[in-house]
Amino acid sequence: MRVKRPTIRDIALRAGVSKGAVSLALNGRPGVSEETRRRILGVADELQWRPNSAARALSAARADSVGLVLARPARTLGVESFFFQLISGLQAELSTRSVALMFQVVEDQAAEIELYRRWSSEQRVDGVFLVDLRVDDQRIDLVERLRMPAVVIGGPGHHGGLASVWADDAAAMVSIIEHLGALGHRRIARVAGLPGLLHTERRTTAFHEAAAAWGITAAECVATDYTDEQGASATRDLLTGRTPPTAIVYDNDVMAVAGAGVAAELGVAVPDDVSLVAWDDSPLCRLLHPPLTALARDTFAFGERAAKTLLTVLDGEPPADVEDQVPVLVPRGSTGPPR
Amino acid sequence: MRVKRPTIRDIALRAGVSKGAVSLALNGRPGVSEETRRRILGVADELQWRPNSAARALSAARADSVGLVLARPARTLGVESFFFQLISGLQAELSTRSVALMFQVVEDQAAEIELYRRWSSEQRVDGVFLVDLRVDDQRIDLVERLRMPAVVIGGPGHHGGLASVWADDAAAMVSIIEHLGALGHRRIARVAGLPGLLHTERRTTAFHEAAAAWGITAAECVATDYTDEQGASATRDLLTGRTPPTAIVYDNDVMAVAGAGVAAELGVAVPDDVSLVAWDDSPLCRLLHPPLTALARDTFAFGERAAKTLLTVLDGEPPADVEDQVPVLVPRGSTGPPR
DNA sequence: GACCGTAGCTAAACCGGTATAGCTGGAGCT
DNA sequence: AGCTCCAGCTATACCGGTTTAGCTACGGTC
Repeated sequence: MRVKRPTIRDIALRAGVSKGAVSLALNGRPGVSEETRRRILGVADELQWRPNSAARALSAARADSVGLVLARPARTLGVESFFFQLISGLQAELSTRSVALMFQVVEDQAAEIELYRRWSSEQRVDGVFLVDLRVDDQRIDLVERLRMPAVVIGGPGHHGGLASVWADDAAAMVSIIEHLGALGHRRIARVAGLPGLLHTERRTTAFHEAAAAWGITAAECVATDYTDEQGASATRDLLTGRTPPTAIVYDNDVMAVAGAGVAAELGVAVPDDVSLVAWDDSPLCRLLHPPLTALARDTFAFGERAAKTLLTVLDGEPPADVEDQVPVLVPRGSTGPPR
Repeated sequence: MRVKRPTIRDIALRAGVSKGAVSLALNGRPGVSEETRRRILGVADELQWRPNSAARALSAARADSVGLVLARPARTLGVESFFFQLISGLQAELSTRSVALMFQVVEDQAAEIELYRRWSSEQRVDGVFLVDLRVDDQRIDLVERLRMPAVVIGGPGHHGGLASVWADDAAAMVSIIEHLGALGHRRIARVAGLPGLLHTERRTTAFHEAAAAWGITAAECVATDYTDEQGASATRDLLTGRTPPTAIVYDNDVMAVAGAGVAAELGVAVPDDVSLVAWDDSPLCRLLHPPLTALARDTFAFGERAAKTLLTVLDGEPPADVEDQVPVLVPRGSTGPPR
């Protein structure tokens, strides 16, 4: 048997006013005198009243929660700190407005889409964050049709009429190539992430352009699924090829660590024989020996910004396009001049 | 303007029956004929009806969601795959019953407790999972007072009247010590996790008992906060001490990796000079060179089991005490006979 | 003194479901 | 024939908020 919680009816009875007056008072809206408001707030406090979220959601047609879906097979995530940091940042901001985050991990995009439909029709969330955007992503169109407020995280702006929060991956890539180019590298390879993802494509374009600008002709990209296995095997292929690169750029930290393991196993010295750079910094990168040069970004702050943006959209403001700081390259022991 | 969703009223109108009949039909309860039920379901399908979660929650006094709170400063999590795997497992099971998971990361236990109070009074969740149990944990008492159904994850049974799902850490520790003892190690150290945590204490007790059983007298434990920094510095202290251990057992994978980094930096060979064992397996452990011997458990399945247990509690069954499989030690290159 | 405007409140409808008391008609029993 | 019983339904209250129409008292205006 659940403990009986006080309702606004109880407050009304106790304060000798009507339910309506209580509602007005508690929500800080005009229509009650200052004196009555104080009395009502006093009683509410005394009874330790809290709004029943279901009742409020039903009558106000708000769920006071927003959603985030991650469409990745369970086993491919777990090592990347990115999402945990992001979620922490999102919640830090959302909690200031008592908005809850519904976080769900699903197997694939079909399941993700089905989930948006369900959330929409059940009115479980007021809005969603979209991550891991793909080229011609179906979700953009879907959430617009469902009229579901949304913020695209990581996309470079202008997805239909949706708001977005993003970092300039191209500029970041340029800073990596500049770092390696200045060290004297002329054969650079990249172990890229999932080919379909928008940010992968943008990085690929930037990679080739920046390489060309430095007169680097051997600038190969290998596609992977972000897992350590594929990161390792891609590294093995590169290092045992006919003309191995003198530097490798990885699209995430996990693959970079895997690559470092392969190099050690093959007896290829880091950074003398090959320099390694990780996209996304994490304890992982710092732990390794030698520590990995990595592209660091403040993912927590990024999450806060994304949440703030979604909240303004929910307030009815026109969707904004927020650019985050450019990630900063942190040089460490894994990069040096080629032998 | 939100798209107008069909309600059971619309279905009732269209099917020529009352709202009550529609409710009965949609919930598969007796009270309507098979023929009418089919007609109603047909109309519901046609209109693509879905229940409004707020309305259902309000009248049925169920939220159809359960909560999980992680009380750790944002920066100390992120590398451990444990929680991601756990969450995936929880959701896999919960989604079979369309129960949502409210997942929240907070700074400390005070914030966690405040959150339970809020969830309870707002009736946002039907139950919660408790993780990272401490000795004399305040939360046990709190959720019982709030009459909030709960499952303790990782505790060794019997927390007030709460259900629990746990693995036998003591047996697992014995298997580690046996492995090291059989290899010939007689000076074993342990880099432990947070001292206040229940499972840390249980592991410590088991560590000392098992060591004593093998005639290992030098069995030191160093307390840490689970971060890579403390794992690294503890390792440095141990390896540069007067009589360094020939084997080190770490309470999580992150610290073990950090320890391996320190060993490499100090020129201490693994496993010849020191053997390393990680509690919790992850890609991280496999990636390293040499790969880490690790204690593997199926965290995904563990999560599924925990969710199943909470669902039975919500169904009104008496709280059960479920023991998970004993984690299995996976020997890899980081352990070998001492020099 | 009649009229108007408004601050401050009440009463009641409403959101979309679930639960329950009550109604109806036909089968079964005596 | 008269009775009970029950399946199958309807009508309505209810969950706990928000919203709106309307009422009342009071001050100001002409």
